[in-house]
Amino acid sequence: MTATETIGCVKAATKILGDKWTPQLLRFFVNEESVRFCQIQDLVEGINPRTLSARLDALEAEGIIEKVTAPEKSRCEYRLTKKGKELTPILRDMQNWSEQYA
Amino acid sequence: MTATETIGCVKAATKILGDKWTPQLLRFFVNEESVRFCQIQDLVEGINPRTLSARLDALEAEGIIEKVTAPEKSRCEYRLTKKGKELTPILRDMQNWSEQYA
DNA sequence: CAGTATCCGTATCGATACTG
DNA sequence: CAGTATCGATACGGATACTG
Repeated sequence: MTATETIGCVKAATKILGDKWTPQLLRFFVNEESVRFCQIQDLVEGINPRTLSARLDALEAEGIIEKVTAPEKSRCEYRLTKKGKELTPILRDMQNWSEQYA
Repeated sequence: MTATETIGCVKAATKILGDKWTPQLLRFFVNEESVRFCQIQDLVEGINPRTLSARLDALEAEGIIEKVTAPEKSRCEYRLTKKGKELTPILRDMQNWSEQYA
């Protein structure tokens, strides 16, 4: 935690977390274990379906979430992959910092 | 680190780290203790002075770095504030994740 | 419910040239 | 050295309406 330790390449995480909405979205995944499209629309104020869809697609393409479709129920869920779950420490740190300097 | 712990608001950190280049820039601050403009230009491939200047201004406005000018030397340095140093855990986690999933 | 299609404004960023 | 000025491309995201 000292400021002098080496910090190296940070790009992969930046590519994901730099997108607008994505950190907010991910915090729901961390809490909920599985999430539905309309659920996010209700919980995340201001996001529109076009953007939400784009974020979900990007996260899926990166292997951070996976889509679980149950066709007979005409609904689907998204849930974190292992790779996605390992973003949790970053999110937690971002939360801590944000609360401290709100 | 369990996926079920509560993650709350993450916006303040997102506002900073969501800007293109900023995480890359910050990693130099974490290592170097004090940094000069031209130093960053040399080290960060592809950034142009306009953008670098904008990032530095934003970081200064947020109280994450401070500018130390030595007029008689016609050069200045930037260094992390306490608030800025406390971004280190986030950057470190981002590095770990990025390396693991490069 | 879970998206897609379309359209469009703007914010962001790059390139380049120039300055105190 | 440490920036600013200008200009222009485009990527990004918002609003809205529509669909399997």
